[in-house]
Amino acid sequence: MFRTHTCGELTLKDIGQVVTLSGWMQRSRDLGGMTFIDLRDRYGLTQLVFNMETNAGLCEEARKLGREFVIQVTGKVTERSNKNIKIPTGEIEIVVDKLVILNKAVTPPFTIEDETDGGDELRMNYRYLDLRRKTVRQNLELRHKMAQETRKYLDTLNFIEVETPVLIKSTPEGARDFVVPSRLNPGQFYALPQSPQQLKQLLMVAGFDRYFQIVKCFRDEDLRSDRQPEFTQIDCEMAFVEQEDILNTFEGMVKHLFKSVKGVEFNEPFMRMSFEEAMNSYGNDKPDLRFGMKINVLSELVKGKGFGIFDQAEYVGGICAEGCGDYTRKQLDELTEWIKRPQIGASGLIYIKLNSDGTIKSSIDKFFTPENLQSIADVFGAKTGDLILIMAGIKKKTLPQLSELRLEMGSKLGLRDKNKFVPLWVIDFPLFEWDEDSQRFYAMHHPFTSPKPEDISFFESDPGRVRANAYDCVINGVELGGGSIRIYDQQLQQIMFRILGFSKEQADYQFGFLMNAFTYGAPPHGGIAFGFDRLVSMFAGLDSIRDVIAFPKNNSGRDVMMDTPSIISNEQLKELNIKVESKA
RNA sequence: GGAGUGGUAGUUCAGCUGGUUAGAAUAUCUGCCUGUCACGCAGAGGGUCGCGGGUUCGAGUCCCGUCCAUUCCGCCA
Repeated sequence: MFRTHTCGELTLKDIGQVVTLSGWMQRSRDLGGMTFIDLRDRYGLTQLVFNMETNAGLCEEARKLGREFVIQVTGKVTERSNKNIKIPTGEIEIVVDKLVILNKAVTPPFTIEDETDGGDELRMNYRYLDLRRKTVRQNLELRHKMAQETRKYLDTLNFIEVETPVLIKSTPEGARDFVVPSRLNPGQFYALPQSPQQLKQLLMVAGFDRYFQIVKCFRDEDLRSDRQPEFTQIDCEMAFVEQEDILNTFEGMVKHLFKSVKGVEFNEPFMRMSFEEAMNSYGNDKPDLRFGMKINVLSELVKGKGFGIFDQAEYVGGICAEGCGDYTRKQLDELTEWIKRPQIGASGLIYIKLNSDGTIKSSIDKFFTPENLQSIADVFGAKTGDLILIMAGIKKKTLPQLSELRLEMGSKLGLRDKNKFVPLWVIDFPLFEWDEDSQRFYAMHHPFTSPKPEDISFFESDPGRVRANAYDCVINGVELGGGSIRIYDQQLQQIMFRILGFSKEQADYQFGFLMNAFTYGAPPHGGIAFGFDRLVSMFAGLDSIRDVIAFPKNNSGRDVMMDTPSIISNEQLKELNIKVESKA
């Protein structure tokens, strides 16, 4: 038997027991006459003690152990004379009388401690060592717990978890597909699912009523700290439901996760906001509502005062940063530089300071009287000591820029507390999105999303005005999930395809199996999918989803540990009927 | 595809306007040390300064190119 206990469970109550432990040698402290060793496993640390007086031979052996040696020890649980209250097992130690080296280890390239000296790149290269660290391990434990609680909640509500295939059909809309060549079908390819969208809809046709799956999805797009080429979704679909049913069911799921995993309770229903309001008041379809600082339109109010930038702008809007009225010229210049960076691309920033002496100072004093400025301040309900920041330009560009500025000010003012959670449903998304480059409409969500019945009359005349039965779950400015009520009427689906520019042949080729299935009795249905990695990283208080994935890809989509993607042999290529042209 | 930041000892970093033999901490190794828990003390070894080119009497430092990492924009129905 390799062990009778783990390194995390022995305490004062076990004193006197003879136990066997196995684990990794985290650290040794050699005091000459005696040697202490911290033994680590998944469950914790237990101190081993060796004494020259009582067992010189064994103590000498213990001194020779290197970091990360795998050892097995047997000895008696003893109360420490000097206790360490910092760790749960800190009141006891094992007086070892038998030591076995199960495996040696070369010195690891970084320290395997809570506070490691290793950089990200190195840690990813040796992720199996990084995973030995408590902080990383705890992230995966959290992930496991959240997956369990998700299954528990959905199972209680009669959801059935069904596995859908990973080798499926490529679809041109949406993200780029990862593609897999078929040896048995030369020249033909599978695609990895961007989501099991069509498959879960087929399960509704099949009568499965309530489906979910914690499932890997794949998108061949550029990475971000919150985007990996393969990621995990909590994918869900329900039949005989309307939007309200979905929102309630999954608000329940989110609440259950917060309560069971984090002990956070939401007593109020989640806030709801239309896409339009989100865009107008926050410049963003995923507003961070941990703080206010709403965007207000000033377009009409500021025109005709002789200030060209305002007079010529399609849109003028601003935010009010409470208590920032004492910002110095330097701070304002820095903010201006910040919004001028190419990532944001604004052309300028106008300020109005409400000084503590009751005066108003602005960068547009030349054109605006104090009364004019006060009337702007009134729009925001601004008070003495506040700072109003204004931007002008094309509405489509200025609003997102104001959104960035708002988030930056929120961060500067410490209004984005990681331990505060403000959930929100964003609803009434547009059905279509106009793409300038290709001069056509795209489905904002996907082509199976149903329109609001009252907007169907605009379908032909003004597609951009049609709203969808689509919704996003947003917490703290992070889009955690989204979904829609689907089209189950064949004729409506055909119209949809037509507006999206699909010929009948194209639609048949890509979605024929689904359309065909719908002719055999498709129930009204809809669903939602949550980004599981994002959910876990939010619960963990982390910004990057990489930290909650066991073996993540790097910024270029590479697994640096395995060193892949990599070339394959000519034999493999030949078998797959693939020719690779060198890029030279 | 574009923009920013970084690449110096095993590791994390410092290295100023270009100028002695490129430093610190930590890790590693050796010695000492009986209550440590980031043990302590003394010592040692350890560097193609990412790579290639250029400017210069002289380049870790400046310039150009390139590779890698990372953040953001585009992209992500």
